[in-house]
Amino acid sequence: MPELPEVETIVRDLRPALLGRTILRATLSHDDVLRDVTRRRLLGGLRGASIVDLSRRAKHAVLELDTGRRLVIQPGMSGVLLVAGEALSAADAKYAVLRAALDDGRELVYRDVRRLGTLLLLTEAEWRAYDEALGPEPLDAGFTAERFADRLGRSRQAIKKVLMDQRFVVGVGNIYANEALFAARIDPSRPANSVSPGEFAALHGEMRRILTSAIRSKGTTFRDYRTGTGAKGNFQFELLVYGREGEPCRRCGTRLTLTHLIDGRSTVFCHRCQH
DNA sequence: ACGAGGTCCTGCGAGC
DNA sequence: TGCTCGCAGGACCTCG
Repeated sequence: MPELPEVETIVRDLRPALLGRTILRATLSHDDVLRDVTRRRLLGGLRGASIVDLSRRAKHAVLELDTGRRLVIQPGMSGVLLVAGEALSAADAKYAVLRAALDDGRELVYRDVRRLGTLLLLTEAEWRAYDEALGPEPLDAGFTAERFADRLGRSRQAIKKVLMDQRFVVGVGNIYANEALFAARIDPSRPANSVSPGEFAALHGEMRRILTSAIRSKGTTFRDYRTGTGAKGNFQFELLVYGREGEPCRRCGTRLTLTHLIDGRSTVFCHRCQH
């Protein structure tokens, strides 16, 4: 669910409440969010650890502990983080997967309705390998249009699929891929190696503009996503194509097309504006 | 090695 | 009203 702007929003909202806090104890409701770690190792690794930092990498939240380990939270489609000062709401309690009691009486909660999310507890070396396997951050100052074109332009895969491939560039998921391709007027189904340098420059600019704007709006809320303060985001009101299939294109009035033929994900575009 | 497609989950809305 | 089906902000894995 959450893409870069949503995770960035959550991390910014929660960082002040978490820095310096110690985790007294933690509980896990389901094991199916674990992959490379056992429940015992995860909970043992959290107990007594202090939180040194909370940051974002790609679409993931990273809790750095004073033990040198990092708790990496991949929210998947429906995961969110919150810090609760009081009893959880019924819905929060029902879908809470990880609950970590903090030394100030509050509680850090990972809530995930579908539990497609994943929790990882990584050593320093494991973190380095994890980080290196991910592509560059799209909003980094050094991530130029040239680097973008060079990374993505070698593939014969559809440009939309490549844009969402976290090995090439991180943080862009289905919503923002649709929006960026519309803004750059590029047909999502075109092979990436057919996209010209000028088109890559436009896509690079639009992707960064849209991600930045979405962070300013605190993300896009369709269903599960909430900011770190529990509010809905506002970028859903600024979407030009995602969720608007059958409605008129904002630029030319043509009815927007929906297809699932690219990577099995819903793709909405204007067949007249995007080539 | 690459690309297509399935898999993990639950909830919700559409259609019958 | 009560079903069944398809789809949903992601990531990983297995086929051919």
